[in-house]
Amino acid sequence: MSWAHRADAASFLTRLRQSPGFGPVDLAAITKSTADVRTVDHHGTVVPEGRRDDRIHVVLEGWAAQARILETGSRQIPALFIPGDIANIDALHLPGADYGTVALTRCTVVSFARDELDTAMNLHRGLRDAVYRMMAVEKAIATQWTVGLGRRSARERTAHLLCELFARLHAVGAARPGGFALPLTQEELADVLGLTAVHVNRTLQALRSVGLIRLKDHVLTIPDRDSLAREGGFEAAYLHNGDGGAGRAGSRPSGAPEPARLGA
Amino acid sequence: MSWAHRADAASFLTRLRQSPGFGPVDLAAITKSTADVRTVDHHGTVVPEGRRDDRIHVVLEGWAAQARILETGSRQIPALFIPGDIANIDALHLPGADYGTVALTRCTVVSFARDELDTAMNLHRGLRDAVYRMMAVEKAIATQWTVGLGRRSARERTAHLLCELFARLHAVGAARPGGFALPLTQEELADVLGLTAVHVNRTLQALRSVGLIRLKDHVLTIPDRDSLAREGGFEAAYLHNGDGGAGRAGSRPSGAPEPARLGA
DNA sequence: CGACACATTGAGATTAGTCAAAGCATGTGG
DNA sequence: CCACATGCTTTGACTAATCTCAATGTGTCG
Repeated sequence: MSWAHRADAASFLTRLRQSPGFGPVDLAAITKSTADVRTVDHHGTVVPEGRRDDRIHVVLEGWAAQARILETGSRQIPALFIPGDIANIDALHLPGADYGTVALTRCTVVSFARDELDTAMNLHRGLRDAVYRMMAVEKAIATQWTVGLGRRSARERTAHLLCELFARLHAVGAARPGGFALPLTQEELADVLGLTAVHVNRTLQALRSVGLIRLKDHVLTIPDRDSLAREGGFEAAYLHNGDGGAGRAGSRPSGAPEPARLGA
Repeated sequence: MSWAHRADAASFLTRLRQSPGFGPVDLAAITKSTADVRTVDHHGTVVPEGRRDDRIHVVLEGWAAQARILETGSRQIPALFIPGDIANIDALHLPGADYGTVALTRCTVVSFARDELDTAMNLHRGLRDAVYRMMAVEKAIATQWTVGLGRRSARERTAHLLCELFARLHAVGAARPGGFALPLTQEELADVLGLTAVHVNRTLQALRSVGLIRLKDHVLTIPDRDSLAREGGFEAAYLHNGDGGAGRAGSRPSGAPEPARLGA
């Protein structure tokens, strides 16, 4: 049975479907690709650092992070991967990964041979567009993080990140209406936000104390998403995700998850 | 006569040629595309912000910057474009640009209709790969900036940026062996580096005082590139640029500029 | 009961920001 | 040639955000 029949494959298929031209033929192309599904333990390696890994890795379940450790020993996480994200999309065009990607939780990962995915993308326009669209969105996210690290305060940055994560998780059906499971430790959050763990702790307390968030045992609750978004200057457009779950009324918004169907 | 015969088109063609599979047919495809060349004045708009600009804009000459102004009025520049860079490559897959791009100097810009470029890229594998390769490199640069803003000091960040700019300029033949023309004001540098202009001033003075750089009248001189790279923790690999001009001996390194030839 | 991983708290140090003024070219009009 | 405006750089004094170091708390697990 194809990897695509796994329940957790829905996250990736949902992401691909966000691309307007992604149709049944494209779905079949990716579905029929030979793929290797594996479980990566917490702290395990999702994408090895350095040259020559000829596979493209997609996180189906769990969280992973691109990580760079500097000479000083400090670490920066320039990208977070949640279910449905392609962890080394750059490897389609650049030899090897600049940084490694590690699992922040136990993860399920599918890997495709680069050349086979490349062939499928060449044959199927919709698949190609969907993958490059994901690459463009990842780039837009990196740009946002750059803006945040350059010009936003610790508090704004934190609020912004939490809003972004909600929207991304919501788009693949991994958020509840009022929040989501946030598996990161404060130290990992610090490495994302360019802060120290101590300061993350104080920042989270500040957000809690004014009621913008609740966070306990790695469960984040956002009482009022609009307020938190205002605090962080968050505008969801860059995620190209539908409305990021902002819609309160009406039927399922376009960005919202739908069950993965493999047929047409 | 085609836009590609302009002397300044060499920067863009050089970049495309860095992609291994880019051949004469691909060159012809891009060369024959209808394109609109224009001059953008200092502070003028290279890519308008917001929805619906159906053109892809390439900087042939001059410097431009993607710019985002926050609610507080502060500005962050998450990307710099030098000759040969595609200023809105994301527009191939996402509707409209998240941010505008402004000219930091008088610029020459070629613009292609998105659909026409898209068609050419669909027909020509080498062109497609070359463009997406550029996109991947832009993404890698954004990642580097994120790391720098998150975990490097003002001084390291500044050194790193100057090294990066040297390598990028060198790759398109826009650097002299010992430095390059740096048209940015200290305020613009501050918006790139996530600092204030005052602090940039002091940081530059610090780098000057230890002899790592000389900078006067917008001409930057780097007496010893290795030292500056060490100061900023700069490693050129992420630019995928050949050796970034590091080579001292031997013939022209692969990343170095060569005259633009239009024929095979 | 440790051992461990993570969260929390306190106190002092440092980096970078803020505000304000002065210096220094360059260009313009008279 | 001067008077003045403009845009950028430089300097000084003070403030604020964030880091550092070190300790304590808390829950889970064997």
